[in-house]
Amino acid sequence: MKSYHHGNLKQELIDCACKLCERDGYTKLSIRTLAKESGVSQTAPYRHFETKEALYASVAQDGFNKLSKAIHVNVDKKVTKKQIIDMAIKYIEFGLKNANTYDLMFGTAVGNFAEYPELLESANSSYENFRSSFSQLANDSDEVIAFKCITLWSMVHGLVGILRKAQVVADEPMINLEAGPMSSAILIAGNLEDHLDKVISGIVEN
Amino acid sequence: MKSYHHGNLKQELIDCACKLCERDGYTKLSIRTLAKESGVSQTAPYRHFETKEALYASVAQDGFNKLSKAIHVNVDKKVTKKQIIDMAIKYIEFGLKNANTYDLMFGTAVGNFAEYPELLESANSSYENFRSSFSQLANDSDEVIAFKCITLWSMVHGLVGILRKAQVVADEPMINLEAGPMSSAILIAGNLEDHLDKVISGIVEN
DNA sequence: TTCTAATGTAAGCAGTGTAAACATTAATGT
DNA sequence: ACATTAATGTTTACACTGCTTACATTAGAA
Repeated sequence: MKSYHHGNLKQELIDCACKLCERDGYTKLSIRTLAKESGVSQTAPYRHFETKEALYASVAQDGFNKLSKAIHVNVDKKVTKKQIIDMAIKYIEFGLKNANTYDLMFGTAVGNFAEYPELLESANSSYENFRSSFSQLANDSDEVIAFKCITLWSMVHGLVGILRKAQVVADEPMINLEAGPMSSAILIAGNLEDHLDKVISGIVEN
Repeated sequence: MKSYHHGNLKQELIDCACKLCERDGYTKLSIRTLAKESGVSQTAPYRHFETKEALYASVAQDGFNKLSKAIHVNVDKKVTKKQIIDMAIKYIEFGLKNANTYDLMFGTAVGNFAEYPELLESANSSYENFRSSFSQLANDSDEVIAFKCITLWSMVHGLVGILRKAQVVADEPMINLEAGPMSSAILIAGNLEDHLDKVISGIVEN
């Protein structure tokens, strides 16, 4: 005997949307199937999400929260270069293993983060995570910290994109599926740690 | 008195799709409106594009061709660091000024380039453009060339993504519209040339 | 207990990608 | 020159989508 009111619909929709978005890509997600999954009428989700974009925003927010956890390093003590490299690797792994969610976080499906304050908050918090690690790396000015931070972020963010286009499988040892554009990216993928060591050394030491 | 056969429909569809994709974003493009625009029945485009994805592939291909032109440097003579920096700036400008097309080129709307040989060709050619510039920069081994190449490509590719998320307007002097996530990226945007000089020097000189 | 706001449902609109059956015409082979 | 075939166009229709509007139920505040 199920009651007229669901009781926890919003969260259940978000959880389900996260799963389906990551599994099939967000373009395949329909509000109707999502509603069906929760055993609720096809318009019920609109009581919790004004538009589909608002739902995407929630999924993206969840993604940023998970990213923050994935790349977190303890900044009580001084941070080492090795830790920064580790953070970069964790970031790239996150981007490759959660590719569909990552698209939602950094693509254009959610147009303006400012319309979703909670999403904005989570996104800023992810960046702050990144930034605070650099602030504990050396005695740099804010400007230099920002430089190093943006340089590395754009580096890893770019690598995620390039590696995906280079037709590389992320889990397990990386494998070249098919020699596509930028196939030499696979050289890097096979030695991601070495590659990042070189690049990050260049960023960090000067 | 218009004839039953259009005569040049395929190219007209592509041209129109390129325009509309860039103006409104590829998600807003519908095959039906595209057909209407060319004064043809709503299913006529299917004689030239098996699926919507195939149409996207053509738009993306056009994008890669334009990118190749935009970043092209003369590789007859030796290439200088300044030319590399210039190429990087041109790349970033292209990504920001043709943001919607860029999404089609590097996003997931076209899943597997290998299904569209002409697209694959154009994409590879863009990369080759990039690569050959580096090969004329110094007497490096293929491996080192690949390293520098991928490093810079992921750098600029990442910057395009980050700068867009940082709510930055590309044409005119870059302006911070709204303090969003990664708002310190704006520091870089205001001094893109300086920034790239620093980063590229790190990549090139060692 | 009553009233109201929150949360659910039912029905329906306008728009989508695309498949199937058919019409017209350009190209081709004899 | 003419018949045949392949290319390219149209019509109709299906299943699906996001979202709106009007209405039903119920939880919680007054």
